[in-house]
Amino acid sequence: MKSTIKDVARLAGVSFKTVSRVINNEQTVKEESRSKVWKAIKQLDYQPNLSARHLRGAPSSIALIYDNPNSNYIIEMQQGILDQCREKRFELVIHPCDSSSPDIVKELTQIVFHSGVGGLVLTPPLSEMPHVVAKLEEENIKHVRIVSGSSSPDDSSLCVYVDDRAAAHRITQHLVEQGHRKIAFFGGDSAHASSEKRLTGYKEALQANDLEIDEDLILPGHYSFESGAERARHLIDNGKLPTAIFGCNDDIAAGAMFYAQNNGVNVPEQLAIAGFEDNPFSRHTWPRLTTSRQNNNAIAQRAAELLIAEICPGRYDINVMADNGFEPQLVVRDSTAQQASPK
Amino acid sequence: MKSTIKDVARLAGVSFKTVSRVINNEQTVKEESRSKVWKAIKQLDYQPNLSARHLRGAPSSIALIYDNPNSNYIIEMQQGILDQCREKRFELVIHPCDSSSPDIVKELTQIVFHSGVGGLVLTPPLSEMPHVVAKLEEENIKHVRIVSGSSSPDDSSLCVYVDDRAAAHRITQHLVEQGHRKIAFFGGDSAHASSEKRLTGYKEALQANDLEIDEDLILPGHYSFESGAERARHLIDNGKLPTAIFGCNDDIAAGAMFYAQNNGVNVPEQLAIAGFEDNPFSRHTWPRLTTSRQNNNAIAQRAAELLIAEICPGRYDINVMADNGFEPQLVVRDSTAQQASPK
DNA sequence: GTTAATAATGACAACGTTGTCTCGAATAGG
DNA sequence: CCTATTCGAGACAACGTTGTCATTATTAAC
Repeated sequence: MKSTIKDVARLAGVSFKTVSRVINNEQTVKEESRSKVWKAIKQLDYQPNLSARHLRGAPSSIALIYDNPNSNYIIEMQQGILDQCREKRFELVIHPCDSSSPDIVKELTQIVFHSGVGGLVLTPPLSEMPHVVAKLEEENIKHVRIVSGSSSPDDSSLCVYVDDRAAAHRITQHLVEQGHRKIAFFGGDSAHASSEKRLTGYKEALQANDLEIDEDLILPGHYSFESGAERARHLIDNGKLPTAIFGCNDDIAAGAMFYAQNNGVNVPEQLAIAGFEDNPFSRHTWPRLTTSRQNNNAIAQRAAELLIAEICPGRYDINVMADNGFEPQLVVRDSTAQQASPK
Repeated sequence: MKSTIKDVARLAGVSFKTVSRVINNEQTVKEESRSKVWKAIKQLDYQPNLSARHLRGAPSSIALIYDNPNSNYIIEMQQGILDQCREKRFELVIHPCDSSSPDIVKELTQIVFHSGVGGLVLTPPLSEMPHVVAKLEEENIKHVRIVSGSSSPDDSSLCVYVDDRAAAHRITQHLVEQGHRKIAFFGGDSAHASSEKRLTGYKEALQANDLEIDEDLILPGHYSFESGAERARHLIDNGKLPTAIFGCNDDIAAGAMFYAQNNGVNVPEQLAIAGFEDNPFSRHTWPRLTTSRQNNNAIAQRAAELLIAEICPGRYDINVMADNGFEPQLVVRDSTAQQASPK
């Protein structure tokens, strides 16, 4: 059942080193031997033993490092990486961590030495912490970062970009087009660069439409339902209710919507609300939430592709045409339906 | 930065084999050497290389195998297993799969040979497929199953039980106590044993209260929001609306609630709705959902503990007092508030 | 005080793979 | 036909651990 490289070699009638060459796609093997070896591999269902590879210094696993409370985000990322791993016959190691821990960098380097992974995929907020990235560079640990922003060529490390600024611009533009002039912004955790970028996009869109930026409508907070509800309460209690709210993620937006509707403010008639991220539940809120959808699966796949190519130079040709920048898409649902529109 | 067992040995002034013994908690080491070795280990931040261990046949990783669309469930399980892995210095490999694939058993055996994991953690519905379990037994692949049911000693493989029947009984009992006599049951996917167990608990509770079981109120379907909404529509359109619905998970319940409220049926005044699983969003629906909460983290931790103990006999003493049966808890929220209760 | 038993440790092979080096065979150049 | 070059493939070591067995230090028994 369990077959080794030597079993394959015996069956194919070559030395086990030749089998190794075939597997690793080296060029110095005659076509004849190559096909014999492949036939034997198929016949025996042979798969190279990962541990032995690692030991010899040829990694074939990567790690996903995360500190993110959003389980849906993580699952989508994970799935994307796994899709890529399956294709390249890599294994995935999962490592959640506490990004605020003082030992975080030590923890990361240890993972590499301990479990022999070839590289790390970093998600926000870890991917956006300079001291973490610097340490990885210094220790020469391969990694790819998923970050909020648009491509900037001065980045030394591999990056995949999600253009939060542009997406926030688009969603704000949508609200403006629905006739809104007073649009509040509910920010997310300040540790995430995404929150800042989304604020920038929001401001840009307002300016592009010659609307004034009202600092009283820009409320900091956290990426949570409770934080969204709390800020809605604040605005309603103080009689400063705008006609629209842009929540920095769907949890915030749902929280705000929940509070508003429970306190006599109808959505979207009196108050339009938009979210961000397209969490699955946002299709099931009432009304359904307008939001911004990013293809986390594709983003993660690309990140894994880049990382694996970096780990095994020359083994796989990378898709150079594919872009490392991703732009989320506007998803219009009921929570921002036009005020004048027929029910 | 990267230190091996030999570095430790040199620093401690013993042979590297002695270090190995200390790490593996073998008894034949003098106390004096043992403390010297531990000191050196601490000083060098030494961590054994997993790949080398695997290679030599001492696995220190396990795999989580799943085919489950519920991302929250998976993340909670994953986190529980990781907590246990961290304690035992194990690594976790993630492997989603398609349980309906004809090659599923082959796929599982390959994971073991390929990546050298010591064993598998199986979640529903995979853990409840006899042909999968039988093959693993046959191939002598260590595994632990998380299954729906109560402990039955004739199980040959390691199991952790979640007593869905009892939990469903409790939730139905709660509905009866709220004064309901006509309670519909919205089932989940038939591939999951959990759905069947929950139905049994529902029926038991009705019988215990001398209530008739009305087969017209037992509706099969899927574990999804849409399926819940669809069945609510069916009941409402046919004028067969009961006074309460027990949805087999929170998605179903939320879907039913969504449809009911959008079609002039108030929850809980005209219709009480209870879910199952305590998905995070069920705290944020309106009204908030009564449901049944299972401690997936604890369940997964226990499963991992059992599996690791099985893989390394004698290395860790297992907590024999801890139970392998888990009973979900009733979480009463607003969606089943008593009809006569003051707003 | 000698011998037998036991406790503690070390030497060495082995796990399955890849990198380095070497060697033979085939090819090309004169 | 001989030599220089290139191509293909094998021998062997190495990676960092653990298992087996041999060896030494310690204790117990008489």
